[in-house]
Amino acid sequence: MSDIVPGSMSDKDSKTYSIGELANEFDVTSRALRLYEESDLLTPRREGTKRIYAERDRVRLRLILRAKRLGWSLAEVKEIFDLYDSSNQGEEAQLILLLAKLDERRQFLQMQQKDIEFSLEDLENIEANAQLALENIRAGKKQVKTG
Amino acid sequence: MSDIVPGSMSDKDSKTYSIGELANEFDVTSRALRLYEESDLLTPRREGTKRIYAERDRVRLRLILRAKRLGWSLAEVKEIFDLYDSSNQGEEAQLILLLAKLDERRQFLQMQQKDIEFSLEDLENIEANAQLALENIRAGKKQVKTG
DNA sequence: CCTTACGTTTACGTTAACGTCAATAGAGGA
DNA sequence: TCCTCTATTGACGTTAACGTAAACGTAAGG
Repeated sequence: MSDIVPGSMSDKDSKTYSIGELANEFDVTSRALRLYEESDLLTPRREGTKRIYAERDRVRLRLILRAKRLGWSLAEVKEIFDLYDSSNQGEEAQLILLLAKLDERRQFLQMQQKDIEFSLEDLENIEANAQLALENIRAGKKQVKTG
Repeated sequence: MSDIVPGSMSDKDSKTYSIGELANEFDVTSRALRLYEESDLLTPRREGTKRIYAERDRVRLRLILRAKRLGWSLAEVKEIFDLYDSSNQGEEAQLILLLAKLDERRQFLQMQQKDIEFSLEDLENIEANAQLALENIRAGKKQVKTG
């Protein structure tokens, strides 16, 4: 198991990527990739001076960007990565800590789910109102704001 | 209609709040509240030099904090507030713009929903693994990582 | 009258997450 | 050989979202 969420790696995970390729594929700058490396989120090997990214890095990059869309900081992402990695050593204390942190994260994710639901409702209400107003305008009527 | 998502305001929306009260209730600092005001997200009236927040501000503060949990910037929140407010004037162009922006937001929210679903799945997988490892340790066995 | 609590403005400090050069280097093609 | 592409390491700049004093005002209570 070489990364977060196993997913049965086939014998050859050996495809590699240059920094430009990854940057292009995920629409981030190479500066960002270097920053993620400096933050210990990615660990490309070197070929001379060039960075060579393995599939593992690609997977993690995907996770990083997903986390960012949810508002996580890089430090928070690292915390999870570290805990995940440490879970391989299977010390009881580490595992318990991991489980606690996972629970914490899950709770926050669930709160965000609620937040999104409410937000979507709000958007729909506003949109319905706007649609109505628009129709009224187009029908040449004056709008009669919310009786 | 005095704020985002009408919600039939009862005759007296007249309850007011000091900066300290609001800060306490929502667990933010007064500094933050002043910043939100400076960013035109809150508009308390003044009594002498003191800020007096109305229910409208309370509602908006709730929205602000919800948006922040979803990773929005204050500028993004303001954009939505502004568009909502402008929708009261019902100019066709404004309404169309509003609808477009709403759609944009909805799409992002839906992407975030997906992100959360995947994240929760990941967490559950990791947790299951950790639970297993923990049970093995407690049973005195050596862990046999993923068959 | 003095203290305490709460509030105000002004302003500098801080952290995160990059952006943006500049100077340099190797690899490959015309 | 020269040029272009892609990459590298500094290193300084920038923006957002506050934190953190400092210096002051005001109203209530003992």
